[in-house]
Amino acid sequence: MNIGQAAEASGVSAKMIRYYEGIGLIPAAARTTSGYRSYGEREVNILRFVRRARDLGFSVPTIRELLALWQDQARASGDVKALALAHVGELNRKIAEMGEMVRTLEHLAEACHGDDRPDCPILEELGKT
Amino acid sequence: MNIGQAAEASGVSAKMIRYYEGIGLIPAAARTTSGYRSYGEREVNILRFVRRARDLGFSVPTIRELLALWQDQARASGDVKALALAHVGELNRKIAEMGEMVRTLEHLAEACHGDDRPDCPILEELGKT
DNA sequence: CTTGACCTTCCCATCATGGGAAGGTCTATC
DNA sequence: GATAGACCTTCCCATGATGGGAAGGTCAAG
Repeated sequence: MNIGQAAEASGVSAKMIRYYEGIGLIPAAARTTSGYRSYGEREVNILRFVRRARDLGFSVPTIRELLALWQDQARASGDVKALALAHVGELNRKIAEMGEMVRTLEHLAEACHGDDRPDCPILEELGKT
Repeated sequence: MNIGQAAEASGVSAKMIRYYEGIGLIPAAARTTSGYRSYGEREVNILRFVRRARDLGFSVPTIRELLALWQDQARASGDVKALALAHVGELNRKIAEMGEMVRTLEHLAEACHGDDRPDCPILEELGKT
């Protein structure tokens, strides 16, 4: 399977497959005599794993750990769970932060006429000295 | 006031002040005869405005609009409100997306023993073909 | 044998931010 | 006045994950 088909099958773009290989996240693909990268089921599964983890918002460094654990027959599930829960904590922090922004903005917008008059508490707040 | 003091007073790093000037987000600062950038109250207020908007998660392009509106005496508050609410919508979209990730991860983690045994639904899910 | 789709590597851009080098300036102290 | 150290200047590089695109090689179908 060439890189294009692997991309299609895994949902990871060819560009990103080369990138992941470049940074050593995935092992270097086998090459045909003419230099084309060659992929099999196993490689596509790895790519799919990576894509799923990215979809869940895991960073590349964390996916590196997850991949190692995935391929480690002797892994402890506690290690995986810890990574997942750490990520949950991180996500929740960001969610809270954005929620704070939303609350502030909604509060400001509520106080803003939103018509043709120039008065606007949003700008006044931003411009406070 | 030199750039260091302006950075201190506004909460925007000297690096970023130069950057904002470079991309035209803020007007180019006056210079002393020796070439040092020089800032007054007015400039610091602009910087503070930018920092507050960044703290609320506005992108630089949006801040550009907000700044123009801020300095436009004839602005319509509706314009500002629309920008703010569009940003709120965007934030809420991201929040929902992350919340979805959290739910998925928590669900997976719940099913994971989290002990020394290797079985882990998190990895199984990620590795699904 | 040509055409078009695919592959290769390499470079560039994003966005907001920081690091650091090389060199000029200012101020306080000796 | 000289010197030290803190500050300033510009310029280049790096980040993280991704895409765009150029120049050139390969493959399969017609």
